[in-house]
Amino acid sequence: MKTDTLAIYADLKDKLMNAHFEPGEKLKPAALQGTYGCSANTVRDVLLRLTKVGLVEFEMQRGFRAQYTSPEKRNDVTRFRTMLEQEGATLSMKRGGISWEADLTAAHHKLSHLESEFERSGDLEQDPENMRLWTEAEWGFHDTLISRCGSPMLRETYENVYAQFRQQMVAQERDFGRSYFGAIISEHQAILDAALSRDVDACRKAIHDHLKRNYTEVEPVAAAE
Amino acid sequence: MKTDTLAIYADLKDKLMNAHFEPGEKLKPAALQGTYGCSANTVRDVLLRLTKVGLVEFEMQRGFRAQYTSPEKRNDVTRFRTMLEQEGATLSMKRGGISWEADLTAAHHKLSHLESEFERSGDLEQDPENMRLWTEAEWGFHDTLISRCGSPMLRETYENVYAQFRQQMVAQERDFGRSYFGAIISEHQAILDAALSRDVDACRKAIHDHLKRNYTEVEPVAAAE
DNA sequence: AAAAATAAAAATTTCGAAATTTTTTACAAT
DNA sequence: ATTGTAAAAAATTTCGAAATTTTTATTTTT
Repeated sequence: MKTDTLAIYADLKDKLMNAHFEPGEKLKPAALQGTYGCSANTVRDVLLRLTKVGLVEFEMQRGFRAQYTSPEKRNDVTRFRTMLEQEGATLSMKRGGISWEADLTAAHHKLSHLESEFERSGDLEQDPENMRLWTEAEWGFHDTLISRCGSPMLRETYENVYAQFRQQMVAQERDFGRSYFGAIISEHQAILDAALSRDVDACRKAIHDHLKRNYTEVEPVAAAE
Repeated sequence: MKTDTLAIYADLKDKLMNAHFEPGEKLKPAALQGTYGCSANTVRDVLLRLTKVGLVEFEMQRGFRAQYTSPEKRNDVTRFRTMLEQEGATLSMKRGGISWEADLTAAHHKLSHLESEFERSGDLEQDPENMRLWTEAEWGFHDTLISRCGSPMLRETYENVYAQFRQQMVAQERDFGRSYFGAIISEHQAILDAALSRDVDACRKAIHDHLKRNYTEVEPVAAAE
């Protein structure tokens, strides 16, 4: 048969990143099988691969679950993403040349074009296609930012963490309305400016400022010592 | 039947980390099946999971391979490990208390005990059991160092990268003789001292110095711009 | 009524074989 | 000799069912 595993992988990844599953929801191959017209084992195979991205949790003898959500998890993802992006951007600023500046400017242009449009019309939430466009452009900008870091491992890890970040935030039903774009437009601009002027400290700060809204207050657990 | 998948996973992981496979060697489920007395699909399942650790490469429709080795790959793993360990240690220094100091001191004690013994007798290479003991102690020390970073994701990523680091270095047939231990004993000591005195800069430097021997000279490719 | 034990149901893992795809080998054409 | 094609072999993926384990429901015991 012509079972396109790649399509199943893509669809499942998309659904995981767009809250089509509850956090911690059980993902049963036998149940998902029907959706894709393939065997349960094929779904299992795909889920095992999504485990690498971190969108799916696997536990021996008890199957798969969509990643859990919690304030702690969101903070962890956000902090880790911040750290990776700061390091990647810092390295890119040191190593990237004209072509990097061109790529970054182009990526930012696409992104800011979309964002200012959404800020005016405010119809991002209604239209899933717009959400897809923006997500892709946002990813493009951040990926380009670290693209000259010279470390394939850093980039791959960042890609996975970025996906997990989206998963956490979409699950949280963040407000992607007009006001949101009003804020992030200038944040992306600040990152771009700092990067192009090779101001490492400013760029690290701009990245942090861009992500800091995602930190949740967590009541401190009684210290164990 | 009583197929202990956990044992297969552990054995395969151990073999991958100890150069029982050539770098880039094909890992065929049908061939490995015999070793473990299970079906090829079970081996496939395990290999898919080892993919997450990064010890195994998977490519659709063309199966699995032991991770490739190259000067670039070694540099990448080393740099990434350095970065993660520096960040993790820095955070631990800020957040860790007495219990961390106790754990770290204990882990270092075990490690240095082994290392000074090997420096005298120099029989590490002959005896695989000694190699196992040392690897475990070394891991224990570095893991404890970052154990109070407060980021599960950072710790998990570090664990995988540490495994890949070992895989690369063992494949490289590094010299684990007397002289090696003479050098690293003081390096581990330097990390411990800096960590306990909460000297962030010194600790970052000590971590870098500890790992810098693993950087390979790579001829610069003609810059593309 | 709560806890423990037992039985039934559901889910996961494992298997061996069939279907598909890739790789190799052999052969023909330029 | 090189390139290209065709057939054969080998490897990977997919499947449906059997075996195992976990989970849920029921009954028994304290």
